[in-house]
Amino acid sequence: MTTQEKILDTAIKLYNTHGISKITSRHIAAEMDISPGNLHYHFKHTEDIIKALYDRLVGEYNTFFRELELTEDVSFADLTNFAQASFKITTRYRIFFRSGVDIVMQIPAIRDNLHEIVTKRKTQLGFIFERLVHKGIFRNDLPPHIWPILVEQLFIIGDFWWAHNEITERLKGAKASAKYMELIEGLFTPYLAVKNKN
Amino acid sequence: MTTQEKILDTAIKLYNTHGISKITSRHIAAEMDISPGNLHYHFKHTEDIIKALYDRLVGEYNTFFRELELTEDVSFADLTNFAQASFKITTRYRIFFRSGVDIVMQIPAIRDNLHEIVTKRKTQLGFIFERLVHKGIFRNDLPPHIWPILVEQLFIIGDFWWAHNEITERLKGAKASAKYMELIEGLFTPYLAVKNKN
DNA sequence: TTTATTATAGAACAAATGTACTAATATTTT
DNA sequence: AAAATATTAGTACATTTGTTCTATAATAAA
Repeated sequence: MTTQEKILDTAIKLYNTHGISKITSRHIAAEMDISPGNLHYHFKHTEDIIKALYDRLVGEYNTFFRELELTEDVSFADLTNFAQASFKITTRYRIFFRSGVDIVMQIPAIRDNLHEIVTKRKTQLGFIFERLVHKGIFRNDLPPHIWPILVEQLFIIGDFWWAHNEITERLKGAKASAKYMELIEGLFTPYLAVKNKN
Repeated sequence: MTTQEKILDTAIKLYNTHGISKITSRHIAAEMDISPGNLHYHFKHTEDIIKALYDRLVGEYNTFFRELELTEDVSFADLTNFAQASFKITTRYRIFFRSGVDIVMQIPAIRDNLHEIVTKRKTQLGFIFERLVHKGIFRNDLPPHIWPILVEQLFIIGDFWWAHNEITERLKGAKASAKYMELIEGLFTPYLAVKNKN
C-alpha cells in the first residue's frame, strides 16, 4: 500500500470517529507515524485529502451504478441491493453524510461535482422505478408525479440516516443496517402492487 | 435589543450564510462593529454562542409543541401546521441542520440534550398519529409498527431537507417551502384513509 | 455627586494550524 | 556504480483563533 493510500485510509478513519473539524493534517501524520512534512509532500493542501476521499466515494457509487445499469431486467431484489449497497458506502464514508454540507460545500471541486452526481443518481433510480411499474411490481394506478417525490425521499433518508442515527439511537453494525433497511423499505412499501405485499 | 441578543442575531445570520466552520468570534464582532474583547465579555467561549442559539431553537420548538398539546381534538390541518412550523424553525436555524451533527455533537451541553428532545418530539408526533388513526383520518387496517417508522421518516426528511436542498436544487423562499411541504405531505399521503384523499 | 457596576475597546498572548524549507535517506534510472 | 529522482524527517514561519488583560467610558446605585 502506498503512502498516499495509507494517508487516505488513516484520514477517513480519524474523520469518521472524531469529525472533520477536529482532525488536522498533523493528527493524521501523527496517527501513522510520519512527519507533517511527508504528509504535505503527498497532499499539498489538507483539503486535497478530503477531495481525494470524495473521489473515492464517487468512484464506489459509480462502479455500483454501472453494474446495475447492465441489468436490463430489473427486479425487486435490485432495489433492496441498491439500498444495501448505499448503506455500505454511506457507512464507509459516513463522515461526508454526518459532517453535513457545511464543510464539504466549501471545497470548490466538490461543490461543482456534487449537484451533478446527485442528479445522475436520481435519474438512474427514477428509471428503475419506471421499469418496476411497467413490470407490475409497483402500482400503476398512481399519478406519475409521485415517483420523483419518492426518489427524493429515498435519497434524503439514505444520505442522512447516519446523521440522524448519531443524534438519536447511535446504532452500530448489524442493528444500524437493519434500521436503515427498515426505513428505506418502509418508504416504498405503500407503492408496491397488492400482489407483491410480502 | 441588548448586546447579547445582537450577538446571537449576528451569529445566526453569519453561520447560516457562511457555515459554522468559517465563522469565528472575531468575524461576528467585526460584523457588528464591536471589539473581540467586548464579545467575549458577553460570551466567554465561542461555543457558548452556539449553545445559546441551540437553546433558542429548542425554545421555539417547545412553545410550538405546547400549543399543539392543548388541542385535544387533533385534525388533519394540525399535521400540516406542524410541518409548516417545523419548516420555519429549520429555516431560521438552518445552520444546525446543514452543518451536520459533526460540530453540534462536540458541544457537551448540546449532545446531552439532543437525544432527549428528539425522543420527545417523536413521542408527541406518535400521539398525533394515534389520534388521527382513531378518528379515521388515517387508515386503521395497517400493522401498528409502521407508525414509528413513519414518524422517523418524517423527522429525517424534516431535519435534513435543508442539507439535501443545499447539495441539489438550492431552492429559496416560497419555492423551498413548497418543495419541503410536498415531500413531507407525500410521506403520509399513502396512509390516509380512502375517504380523505383530496 | 460620588461610588460602584457594567460595558466596551484595544492590545497582547499562547496555542494550533497549514505549509514551506532544508537536509538527509531511499529508490529508481542510466 | 553514478546520477537523478522520489520520499522522508524535522524545523521554522506566518496566520488565525480563542481568550485574557488593562484601561476607559458609560450607566446605575448610593
